Amino acid sequence: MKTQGSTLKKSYHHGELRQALIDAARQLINERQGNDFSLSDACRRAGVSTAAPYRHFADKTDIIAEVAAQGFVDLERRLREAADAYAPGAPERMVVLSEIYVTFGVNEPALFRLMFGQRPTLSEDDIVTAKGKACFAYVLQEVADYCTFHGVVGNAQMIAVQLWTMVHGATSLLIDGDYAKVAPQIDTRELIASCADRLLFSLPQRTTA
Amino acid sequence: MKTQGSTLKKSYHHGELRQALIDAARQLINERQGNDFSLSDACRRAGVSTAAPYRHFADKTDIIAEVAAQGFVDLERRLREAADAYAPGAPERMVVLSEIYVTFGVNEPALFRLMFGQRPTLSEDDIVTAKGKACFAYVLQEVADYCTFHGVVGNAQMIAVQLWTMVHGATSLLIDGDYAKVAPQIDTRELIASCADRLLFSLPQRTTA
DNA sequence: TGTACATCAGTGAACGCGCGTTCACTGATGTAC
DNA sequence: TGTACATCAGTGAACGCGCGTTCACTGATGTAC
Repeated sequence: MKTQGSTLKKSYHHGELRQALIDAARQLINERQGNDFSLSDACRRAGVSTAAPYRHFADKTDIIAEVAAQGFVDLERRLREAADAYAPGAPERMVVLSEIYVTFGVNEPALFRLMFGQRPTLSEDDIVTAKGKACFAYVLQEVADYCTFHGVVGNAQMIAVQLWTMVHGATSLLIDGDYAKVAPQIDTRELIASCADRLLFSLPQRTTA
Repeated sequence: MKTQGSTLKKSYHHGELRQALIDAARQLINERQGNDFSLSDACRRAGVSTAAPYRHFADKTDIIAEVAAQGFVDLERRLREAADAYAPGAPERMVVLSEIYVTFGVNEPALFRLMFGQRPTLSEDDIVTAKGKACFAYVLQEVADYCTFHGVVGNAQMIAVQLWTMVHGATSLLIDGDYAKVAPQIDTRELIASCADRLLFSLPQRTTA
C-alpha cells in the first residue's frame, strides 16, 4: 500500500483524496452489485477516517453523482476512441459504438445501472444529466454523419434512439443475467448485429441523383 | 381501514397476513423507487408488529422473492388476456404483447426492475426464476405460433429474443427517465412500433407452395 | 534564510437512527371427548 | 352442546449492527515579513 511513487510514508494529508474517494466508491458500487455501498467502506478503502469526505463533498449522494458523471465521461471517451479507429462514414463506426456500449455495461454493471437506471435523488444530479446528454449528443452526431454519408433517408435522431434502445436492452438483459436464465444458448453479439442490421443498414437509401 | 367485509373490529389474527405482507412490500417497493424498502414499513402498512412476518417467511429476502415471483405470474396473465382478445395468428397479438410489457413496467417500475434487474441474493430465487421462465415460454410460444401461421422463415426463439430485447430496452429507458432527459420529444409507442415492424413483420416470408 | 501564523485537510470519538431479527409471551381458534 | 386443551399466529420489548453525519481537535503546508 504505497502513496505517490515509491515512498511508503503515510502522510497526514492525502493529496488526492477527492478522486481517491470517487474511485473507491466506483469500485465498491461495482463489487456490491447494486446493494447500496457504504461511505464508510469507501473511507476504509481510501485509508481515511469516515469524517474526511466532508472536506470534499456535501454528502454521500454528492459522491455518487460524481461517480455517475465520470462514468458518462469515460463512456463517451471510449466511444470516441473506438469510432475514430475507422474512417468517417465506415459502417464499422456504428458497429463498434454498440460493442463499446455493451462492453462498458458488462465491465461495470452497477455503474451502468447507476448511470442509466433509477438513481437515488442526487444533490448534484444536474452534472450527471449534463454529462449524459453530452454522451448521447456524440452518438447522435455519429449516426447523423453515417446517414448523411450513406444518403439514408430518415430522421437521424429517431434512428439513433432506436439503436440505443436495442443496444441498451441487450446490455441490460445481459448484465442482469436474464438471457442466461431464459435462453442461455443465444449469441449476444450475433443478436445485436442482426437487429442493428435491420434497424440501420437496411434503411431505404436515397436514390443517387 | 376495515378488515374483511364490513366489520371494523381488529382481530388478533389477521387471517391473510402472508399475502397482505407481500402486497404491502410490493406497494412499498414501487413507492420507494429502488431505495430499499424496509420490512418494518411493510409491517406498519399491514398493521402488525415487526415480528409477525417470521410466522410466514424465513427472512426479508423470502418476501422479496415472493413479490418478484407474483410479478411474473401477473405479467404472464396480463399478456395472455391481452393476446387472447385477438384471433390466433393476428399481427395484433404481437403488438399487444409489447404494449402490455411496457405498460407493466411503467405502472410498477421498481417491481419491473426487481423482476428483470439485478436482484439481491434471494433465499427463494428458484421460484422467481421458474415463474420468469414460464412467462418467457409463453411469449416464445406466441412468437412461434405467429411465425408458423405466417410462414415466416427463421428461428422463432431468436426472433422472440430480439423483440424482447427491443421492448425491454424501451421499457427500461422509459421508466428510468432516460428518454425524457435526452430526447424528450420522441413518441415511445411509435418508436417501438417502427422497430418491431422491421424486426418481425418484414422478415422474409416463405413463398406459398 | 528563518520564523510566525493563517489555512485547511485530516483525525477519532461520539451521536441518533432505523434496521432485521430474537425472545418469551398471549390470546384466538379448532378439535376431541 | 359444553368444556379442556393443543396449536399457532400474533405481540411488544429488546438486541446488536452499521450507517451517515457532527464535533472539537491536530498537524502539515504555504505565505508574509
